[in-house]
Amino acid sequence: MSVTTTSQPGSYHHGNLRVALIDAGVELAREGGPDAVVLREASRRAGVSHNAAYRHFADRDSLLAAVCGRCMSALARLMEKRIAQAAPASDDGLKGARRRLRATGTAYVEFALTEPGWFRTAFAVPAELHYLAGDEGLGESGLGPLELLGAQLDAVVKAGGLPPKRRPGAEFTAWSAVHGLAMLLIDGPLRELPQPERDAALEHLLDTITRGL
Amino acid sequence: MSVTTTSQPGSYHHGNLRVALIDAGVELAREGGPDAVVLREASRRAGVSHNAAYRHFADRDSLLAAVCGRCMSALARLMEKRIAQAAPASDDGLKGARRRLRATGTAYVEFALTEPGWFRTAFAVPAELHYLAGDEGLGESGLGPLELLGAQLDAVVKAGGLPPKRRPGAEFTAWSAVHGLAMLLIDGPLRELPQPERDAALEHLLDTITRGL
DNA sequence: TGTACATCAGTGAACGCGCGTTCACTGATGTAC
DNA sequence: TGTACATCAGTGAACGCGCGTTCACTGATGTAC
Repeated sequence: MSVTTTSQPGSYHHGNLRVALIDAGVELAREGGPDAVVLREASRRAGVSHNAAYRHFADRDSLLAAVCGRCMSALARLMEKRIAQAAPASDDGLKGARRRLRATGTAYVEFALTEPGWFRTAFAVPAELHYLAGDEGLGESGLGPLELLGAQLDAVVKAGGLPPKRRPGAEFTAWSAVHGLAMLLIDGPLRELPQPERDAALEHLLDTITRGL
Repeated sequence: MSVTTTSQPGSYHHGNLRVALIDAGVELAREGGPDAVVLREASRRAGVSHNAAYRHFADRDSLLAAVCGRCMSALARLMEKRIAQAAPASDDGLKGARRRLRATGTAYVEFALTEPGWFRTAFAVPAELHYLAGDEGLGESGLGPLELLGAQLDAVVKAGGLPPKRRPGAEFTAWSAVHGLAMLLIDGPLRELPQPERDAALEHLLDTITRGL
């Protein structure tokens, strides 16, 4: 609450340094992934001496954790957006539910491919921290990526497209599949796969998972 | 060929420094992943001054690339081993083929969980390098992990367990699924999932993929 | 068989980099009286 | 309404770290004659 006040440009006190540092860190993450989230450069970009950051973060990992949360949120929000676009809200039948589930997966991969730095940072949680504690990493609906996926799966079950006994654990399988494809495409051996084959691989994967569930 | 001669302990010339450096690098990768593969420490462990490495590698990335190849080979070899154990060689029917395909996936995840440093290093190929060029990263059969997976899928098709029209692209889907699960389990948000649930997640995933293909 | 010499694999010292982190400090802010 | 003072958010300098990389060098090796 207090940290969301806007900064006062001319004042000696920055006024909003915590948020400014996270903003800078998010930009660094975008450009170079988690390793690029560096205290000195973030301070530089916030227009402040590099040790001022220690007034707002215990150490570099604390800043990284905050940036992680923002990246995870960005992923959740894109998923929400694509889910909403997939079918009109009025369509609460099986067809709509299936479309939304599929959009959940494509949005995930879309995010990874268009914002690889953010994607990698979202999953670079410092070991001891749970960014899902509190309201970090959530979308506008208050759900995180995994919960969004779960909600779409629930909707498909409710609409009769998936036997309830198949539901438990389904989110881990679906999540693993899109996560793995994203990783192989952005950093891994499929890095140089041409666009048409990328699209085909995603279609194939979503078809297979949908059929298998 | 020449680099496979054993070192002569007492001699001024190390005799086998290239291999010794890769060995050390592999050990570093095992302990700390790709970032831990560092020229100075590798030289230290090889018992040599840190700049001697430049007689054998153009730069740090060249060493890392060599280490990557070894990690990829280790993955391929574990997969080969588990495939061979999955069914007797005499069993060339559908049942054997299916068992071998499943073993391919479990071996992949087993490798990631038991040797996370190697696993992460295997996929940390320096951007411009193609470790699959030449005979880097292969198992004893001369196949890499992806080819091993492809071979098992082919065998299932041949045994009538998968319609040939479903075959193209199947290896990317199967690969993505196990790769994603491995990543989520070793570095990601599923890091703290207890063992029973890990096993269940893998079973669920393999079942779903098998059914969906 | 012996020797001069080119080659090559190492050594030791040094450079520059950017980082995280800590120290003593100073200027601005706001509050008690 | 004015003032003394505590608090707090910044500053500038410095430390130590480990790295990649380069330099001029030296000792061992092997080969031509």
